Formats: sequence, C-alpha cells, structure tokens
Amino acid sequence: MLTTRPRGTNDILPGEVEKWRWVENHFRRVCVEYCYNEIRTPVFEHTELFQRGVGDTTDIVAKEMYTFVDRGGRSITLRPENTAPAVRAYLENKLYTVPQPVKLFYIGPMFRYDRPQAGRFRQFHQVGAEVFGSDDPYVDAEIVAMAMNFYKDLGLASLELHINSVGCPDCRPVLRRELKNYLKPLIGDLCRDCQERFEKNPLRILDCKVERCSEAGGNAPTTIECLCENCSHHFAQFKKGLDLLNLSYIVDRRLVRGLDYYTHTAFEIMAPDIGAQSSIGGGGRYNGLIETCGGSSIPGVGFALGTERIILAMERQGIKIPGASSPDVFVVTAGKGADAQAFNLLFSLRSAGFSADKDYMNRSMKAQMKYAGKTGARFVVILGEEELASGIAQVRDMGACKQETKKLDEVVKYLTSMKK
RNA sequence: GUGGGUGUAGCUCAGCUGGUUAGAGCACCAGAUUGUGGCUCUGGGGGCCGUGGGUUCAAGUCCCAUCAUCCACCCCA
Repeated sequence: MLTTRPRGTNDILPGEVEKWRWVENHFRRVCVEYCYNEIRTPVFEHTELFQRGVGDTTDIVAKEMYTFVDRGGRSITLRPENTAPAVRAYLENKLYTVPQPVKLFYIGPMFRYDRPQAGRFRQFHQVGAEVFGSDDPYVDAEIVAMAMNFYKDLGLASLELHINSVGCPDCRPVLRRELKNYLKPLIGDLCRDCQERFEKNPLRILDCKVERCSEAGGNAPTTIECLCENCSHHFAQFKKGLDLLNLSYIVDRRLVRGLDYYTHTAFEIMAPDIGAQSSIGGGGRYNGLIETCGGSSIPGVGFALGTERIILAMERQGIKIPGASSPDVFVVTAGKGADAQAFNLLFSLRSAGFSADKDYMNRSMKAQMKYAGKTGARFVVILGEEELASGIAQVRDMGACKQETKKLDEVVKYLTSMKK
C-alpha cells in the first residue's frame, strides 16, 4: 500500500513531464493570442455547486464524484470539471461588473470515480476556456477555433470536429414531444437504459451506442429540425463563423452532451487511434448555467480538453517532444584527490550559467565516463590527480570527439567560448 | 457498476500436460584492455513466482477469494 498509488492516478515522471509542459505552454500561448486570461480555482468546492451546476441526474454527479464531509461538517467535492467552479468564481468575485465578455482559461486536475481504462483516469487533467457574458454565435465559433488552433499547433492531424445544436428551453420541450411520439411504438426495441431515458431524458437516446437504439433513432426527429427560430439562427451563425475560418466540421445530429447545462451549440473533437475514449475535447454553450448557479441571466460558452488524451494522440501520431534536458558539462575525476577540485569547479560552472553535474556514487573513472555519456552531457571535464598538481584539466567535446588540455582556472572561460 | 485478458529479477518476458537448488535478454555494479564513455569478454548482486486460502506426497504451474493492472461496456475530457 505504501508503495502504490491510488487506482486511476498517475505519476508524471521526468521524460514524461516535458510533454505536459509542452502541451500546457502551447495552450497558454494560444489563449493569450485569443485574449483569454488564466483563472485558478480550488480543486474542491461545495458539493452543491456541482449538484446544481452540472446536474443531479448526470452520471458525473450521480455516481462519479469524490465527495466527503470535512471536519466542519460541510459536504465537499473534488471538482469533476471546471466550468461550474469558473461560474462560481465569476459570480463570487463579481466579474459581471467588469466590461464583458469575460474570457477565461484554466489548466488543472479533475477527479471522477470512474473505472480506469485507456485514456480515462480518476485524476485526470483538463485545459479549458470559458466566455461569460456574450450570446454572440461568433464567440461559439471563436472558442471552437481556439481549440482547433491549439490542436493544430501541437501537430495533431486527422481530428474530426462534430457540432450540433441541442436547443434551448423554448424548443427543447417541442423536441421532447416529437421524439417521444416517434419513439413510443419502438420503445420495446430499445435497451433497458434507453427505456428509462424515454421518460427522464429522451434526448440521450439519440446518443446511445447500442445498435438497436441507434437504428430506432435513425430517422427520429432530431434537435435541428425542432429548433426554434432563435436557436436555428444561432446555429446558422455559428456555422457561418466556422466557415469564415475555414474550419471543416461534421454536423452530428445525434451529438448530445452528457452535462445538463448545455444549450444551443454543442461540439466534440474526436481523435482516431486512441482507443474507445476517442473524444479529446468537447464543449458548448450554457446560457442557463449562470442563472442556475445563483446569478442573473448571463450567457456562457466553453470547452474542456483532456490533457492525457491529447498526449496519447500525439504519441500515437508519432509527434516527438524534446525529453529531459541533459547537462552542459559533466566533471569526471581520475583519482580520489581530485574530488574536492571537481566539486568546486562544478559550482563555478553553474554560476557561469552552465548546467553541470558530477559523480556522487564513488564510481571508477571508467564508470564515470560511461555515466557521463548516458546523461548526454555535451562536455566532459576530466580532472586527473597528476595534472591537477600542475593546474591542468582536460576538456572533451563529446559531440565533436575533440579533446583539449586547459589550465584549470581557464576551463570556465574556455567552455563559455565553446558554448556558442 | 458489468464483462474479458494479465500479474515470475529494476524492465521485457520464458517456464510444455503440477515433479529436484526458478531461467534468458536488457539494465545495474565490478574486473579484463596497466588513466579516458558508447564495442567485446569475464564475473557479481539481486526473485515472500501480486496477496490469502484450498487440492496434492509435491503448486510458479490446478481451484477459490482478494488486490493491482490493461482493454471493452457505460460515461466523458
């Protein structure tokens, strides 16, 4: 137990962590280009925020949250997503009083009690963005464009952008009614889950992966056909925005997101070859969420992208990221007497701006050379006991296979000239 | 929550139908080439065979449970 981490969690080790920094740095850069500002919210919130915000009936809230009672008797939940916390922060800090829209992005860990699988973990990471205060469909297009732009920057190819409109409180009842009328005679053919969904949330039947259900839903009326004028216009403008940016997309009338708060625009980005969990990002508009969370009627749009899945997709597509850095200089000693000098030289090198290291394992000189080779050090400085007597050291350029003899007190200067 | 695969050295794995002191490659450490890495050779350290029960004269091998891990369902990022 002491030496195993909890199920569904990961250590990100040297060699791996560089990929994370790479992805996160790219995301920050893109966000800054689009004029989004970073926000950091707590990793835990009051349970009620997610119950109300994400929705009591969603799987996330119903069975996947890490919820506990703290010592003060409050019900606390590790955040399963970051949209509700961002909304909370927006309201709590009265960000509706600054000029709108407010454009935010976040990077951080999320927690869901799921069964681990390829691309799915209990502590996983998301990068995401939210825009509060504007109902402009071009903002929907901007946010999609930003996500796609980010993927492209990372070198990811063959991604599919799926879009849909899930309607608004005005037209959703119409859709529900139409859908139920259509499905009523077919209800016996549906899977057990969908029979339950029929009453609670018939929309989700469209999204069911069970073959019988997708067949039954094949010709069912979809959201798009039932959209009210307003929603329909919003969707058209959103698509126009994407067209203006030359973003290709697939209108997926079956796309229904699992979080309750979505209205109008919904989208998802799929990557091939990363297993069953092929969605590497998704989002949409949530015009009712801020009000649900206790604010006034303020619109919002956003997305979340899964960092693990992005990295997985990059690996599958053979995109290489520079790994752990290697030292500029490795100091090797020949003979015990040279150790103190080596230790000293190390610190001189570092203050001159080199990354430098030496052996701390009492290795033989040969083993030190071998080790230096493995670290990938560009230069090796060899301090021999005998040479030290006359103040001399040898400097080897590992790349060029060249070796020079230098005065000990000129080694740093020499390396500085060589570094360029 | 449901289903299937896997669990032997630090890593990747072998170990056939149960039968002596459990193996290989890589890695690690040390020596050979009498002070200079990556090649070659030699030697060495390391394994409650995931854990706990059971069957048997005998279990790494068979059975049960449990845990971990991978994959899929589900859900989602």
